[in-house]
This record gives sequence, structure tokens and C-alpha cells, in this order.
Amino acid sequence: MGENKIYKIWVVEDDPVFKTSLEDLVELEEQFELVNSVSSIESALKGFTSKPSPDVILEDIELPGMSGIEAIPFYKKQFPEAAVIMLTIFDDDDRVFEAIKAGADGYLLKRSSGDEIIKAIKDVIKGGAPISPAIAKKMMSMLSGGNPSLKESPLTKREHTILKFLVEGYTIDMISAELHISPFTVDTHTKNIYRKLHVHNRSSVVAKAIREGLV
Amino acid sequence: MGENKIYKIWVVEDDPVFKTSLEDLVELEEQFELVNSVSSIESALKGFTSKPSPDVILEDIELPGMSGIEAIPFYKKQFPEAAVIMLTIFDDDDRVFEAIKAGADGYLLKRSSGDEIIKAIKDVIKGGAPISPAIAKKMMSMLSGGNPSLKESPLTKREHTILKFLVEGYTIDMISAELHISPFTVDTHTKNIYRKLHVHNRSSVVAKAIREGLV
DNA sequence: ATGACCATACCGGGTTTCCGGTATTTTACG
DNA sequence: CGTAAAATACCGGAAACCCGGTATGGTCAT
Repeated sequence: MGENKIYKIWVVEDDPVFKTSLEDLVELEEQFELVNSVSSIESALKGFTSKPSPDVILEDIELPGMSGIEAIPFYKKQFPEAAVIMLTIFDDDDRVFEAIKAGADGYLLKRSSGDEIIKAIKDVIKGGAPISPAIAKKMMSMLSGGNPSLKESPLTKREHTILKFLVEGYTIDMISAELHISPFTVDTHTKNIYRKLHVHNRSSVVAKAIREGLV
Repeated sequence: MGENKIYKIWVVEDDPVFKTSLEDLVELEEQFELVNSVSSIESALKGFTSKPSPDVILEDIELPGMSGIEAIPFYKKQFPEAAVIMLTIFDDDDRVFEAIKAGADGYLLKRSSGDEIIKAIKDVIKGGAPISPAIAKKMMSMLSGGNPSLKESPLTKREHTILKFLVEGYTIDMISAELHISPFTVDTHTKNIYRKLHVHNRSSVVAKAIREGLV
């Protein structure tokens, strides 16, 4: 952000009360300008040609007619630079996931405060992804779900530690710094891991480690 | 939250300057009480028996000695009710993922403001997962890019072929020979794959390809 | 106390990767 | 038919890897 640029905002929200709140919120910020506010996807699509291009689109996910999620690709196609923030009542797993897949840039609960919504708009402009904490929780559980069995390996404790870093793409120098040991030592461990796993390069060691559950 | 309960906070941070900032921040809030502030995992572990149990643990991820991530399971075992918020300088994909897997409840950039950190603590107490917007961005890309069953790869047919060889540990020259194309071409494809998958070395591309079911 | 193993550390040199370019031909699609 | 995307190809420099060595201090069990 930094300078004095005025950011153009679109609002797509069918509930008249909440729509008005959003409008007020946006208009009270000096650096924002509400250039289009509609109550359905269909009306929003009409604005593609007649309204100023948005920098940020605030869109309700629970809209009559076409779902707010389905509309995202259209926005993205027409305005590739625009950020889309979804607003929702429910922190529903599937919806969150669908919206993220569709390319939403942020995901807020409607019960968020005005300040939080303003902050969210500023965050997306800065390239971040504002997410309500409750929704972030869902995302985290989705991410962490499913890391099964570890297996017995012929590697020593230290080698196993090194292996984990190798799999994460760390270079020898990075591992050296991380573990506070000489890069030469890391190199030695790496060679020993290669020998024990019968491989001869990074790619193979990573593939083997993951496939055999060594990490 | 609601009532008058005082929440007990632990701080684990090795940088003395930032540590002091955190301490001040926590102590200035009436509903928080700083009950343990240390500069290493080892010291934190010692506090398990001697210090009051925490409701929230603020922990630097880049600590000397044992990694902040490795420590999470210990906290969770000893204090199942405590929420762990990780603090980091880098919004690094792999770290975020590792920390989430390990059970972190929140993930903040150190450049966050004092207000944001306080709000984060309140958020975890309410059961949310506070995440810096920049980190949420990473999580979203991991989610949207990271579901084997629901996702088509962004790679072209040829890139996908090359990727399979990379995962098998082939060098560029070997792939070049196998496909009867110039090694320069293989190099170009490889670079494009890296760009599309947001990685910068062989190890990472192999790990990502296997974990996301791209091969 | 004496191997066996582990973790540490160092060296040199050839090989390969990684990156940022540029550029041409082929293919697919509206 | 035109054009966007994909596939092909090339260059050079910096960085990282891979290997075959050697070597030393610590731990642990026989």
C-alpha cells in the first residue's frame, strides 16, 4: 500500500441490513471507494462492463441464485488483479474448501467486527489472506489430517534428523546452520544416509524416505 | 472468555529484545498473567514441574538447540489444554506445515503488531486459530494445491512426464537421453515445473509431487 | 579396556543443478 | 486464420551436490 492510491471496492450482498453496514464501513475509510454495490451475482456480472474495475470484492457466500463460490472464477477471469473476500455465516468445512479451490483470497465470518473487516481488506491489498480465526482452525485441521505410520529404519538418530531436513529441501549449508554443526559433518551424514538407503542423489533419498514412511 | 478468569501465559523466546517486548505486552493486559518466561526449550521443559500450568504458550520457532516445532508434542502431552502459538520471522511453507502437523494452534509473524499478538492470544483462548495473513496465504495455497483427490495438476503433459523422471532420481542428461530431446529443453521444463509448484530445488519438487499425488 | 558405533570435522575435484535470460517451432482452439 | 499456449533449444555463471578419502573424540557394552 504505502502511497495515496484509492482502492476500489465492490460489495455483493443480498441481506439489506448487512449490505448497508458494509457500504458504510467502506465509505468511512478514506483510502477506499465503493464503486459498485449489488445484491446478486447476476447484477454483479452486469457491472463487469459498466462499473469501474474493483481492487477488492466483498462477496456473501450464501446468495440466492448462483452460489457466491461459483461466481469467483468469473471475477478472476474478468479482473485478474482483484482480490475476492468471502463473507459467510457458517464456518463450514466444505464451503471453505470449495471457496479456496475456486480462488478466494480471504474468508471472513459475518460476525467479524467492522475493524476486522477493514483490516481484512487492507490485508488482501498487501497480498495476505485474511481468515477468521475460527475458519483458520478448520483449515488447519484439514491440513493436518492424515499422517500415518512410521517405520523402523536402519538410520541413527542424527541421520534421521538430517533426513527430515533433506526431505524438506534444505541445503547442506542450511542444515548446518540449523543444527549448529559443520557443513562437512552434514555432508558426511548425508553420504552415510545415501549408503544405507542405497541411493545416490537427493531426489531418490527424498522419494524413498517419503514412500517408505521414514519421515 | 466472558468472565474474569486470569489466563496464564508462557513465553519461550531466545532473542532478548523481542522476549522483553512479549513480556511487557502480556503483563500490560489485565486478564493475562506471565507465569514463565524462558529463552530455550530446555528451560521450558524444566518449568513443567516447577511453574504454573499455562493456558497459552508463545514460542519462537527459530530457537537454538531443539527446534520450536519439535517441542510442541511435549507441551501438548504435559498440558493438553494449553494452546501453542508459534512466532516466526519467515513465512516458510514447510515450517508452517510442520508446525501444523505438530499441533500448533496459531502461527504469527514476528513483525505482527502488539495489538495483533494480544488479539491472537484472545483468539486461541476462544478456540480459534490466529494466523498472520501472509501465513494464511501459504496455507491456502497448500490447501488449494494440496488435495490429491480433488485436484488436476497445473502442469502440462510434457511437464508431468519430466516430473515423473525427476521423482525417480533421473538427472537432466538421463531424461534428455530417455526422451530424445535436448538437455536444455529438459532444463527449461524443470524450471517451469519449479515455478508452477513454487519450489526451488529437486528435493522439494520430489516431496511435493509425491505428497500431493502428482505422480 | 577394547572394539564397534556414532557424531563430529576436513579436503579436493568433478558433476549437476539452478536461474535468468532469449528465441524458434508446433499445436490447439475460437 | 490468427494467436495463445506448449514444446523445443541455447547460453553462462554461481551455487550446490556427490564422492572418496582421512581423522578424532565420545559412548557403550562385552
